[in-house]
Amino acid sequence: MGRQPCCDKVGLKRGPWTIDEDHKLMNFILNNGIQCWRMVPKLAGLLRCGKSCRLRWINYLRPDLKRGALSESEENQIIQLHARLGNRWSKIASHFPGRTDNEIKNHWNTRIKKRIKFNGLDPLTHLPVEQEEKIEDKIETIPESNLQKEEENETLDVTATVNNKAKRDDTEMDEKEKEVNTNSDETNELLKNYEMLCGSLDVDLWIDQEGNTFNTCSPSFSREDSLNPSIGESSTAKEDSLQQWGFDSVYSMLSWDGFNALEQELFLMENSQ
DNA sequence: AAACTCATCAACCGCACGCAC
DNA sequence: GGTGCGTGCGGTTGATGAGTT
Repeated sequence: MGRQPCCDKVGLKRGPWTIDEDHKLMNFILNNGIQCWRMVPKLAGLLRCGKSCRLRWINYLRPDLKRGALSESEENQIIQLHARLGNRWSKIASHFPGRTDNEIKNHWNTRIKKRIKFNGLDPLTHLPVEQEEKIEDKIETIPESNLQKEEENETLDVTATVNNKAKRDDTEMDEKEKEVNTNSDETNELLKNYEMLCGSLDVDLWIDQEGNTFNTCSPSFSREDSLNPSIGESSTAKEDSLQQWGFDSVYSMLSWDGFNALEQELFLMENSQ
């Protein structure tokens, strides 16, 4: 037979995570890694379902998360990617190291959408709204029966066209990802954007005990550390965020067992450049 | 100062896909 | 091959804070 059910939701906690829960989850994952999300809450001593733990980790606790508002260049990149990929947020997010699909999705829905509309474009199709309306009018004048047939044969609908194109492009992109990556212009542009955003955003040079530097993104917390009143009031969010986890400094954080692997990885990256 | 509206985003829900049995 | 679970994804909701009246 199949496996055990993911979780029975009876008696499981829901809603915002507390500092204590965050602490338990982060501590557990950094020390043990993730083998099976279903087991994580049990082993970490949390009254949450595995799904909830996974989400919390991915969207909020991951040490490599980049915090802070998205820059204009990032927004533009998102728009370009959305035009190509549609609402495939995880795909889009994969182009932005340290950003989550949820973050990008939220940003799209709350800000970029408006910006696009303001510019007279349809956020779904990325076409000028007037052009869109004309096409819609044309569709409306076609008898429904005809339309159905036509829809079966060829996709008249602009959205579908764009989405299909996006899917095609995406498939092609998956296959040709390496090829695309060799496109030096695009790569340079991406790198340039990334450098720009690293320069303008919440990025720090972490220094280890030997004096080596890690050019990495700060693990500082946003939105006043999500409902965490003890932290949000401070102006030095980064220090507070370290203290939140019981770290006095970046040194002690990196010397934490769970960060050893990350530290080594960062070292390797640094040395390979 | 209170009431109301709007914007933001963390978290939830349901579905699809892949894999284990 | 069929069944059911685990995971990941995208859509949606609702709590909260900020801004406005």
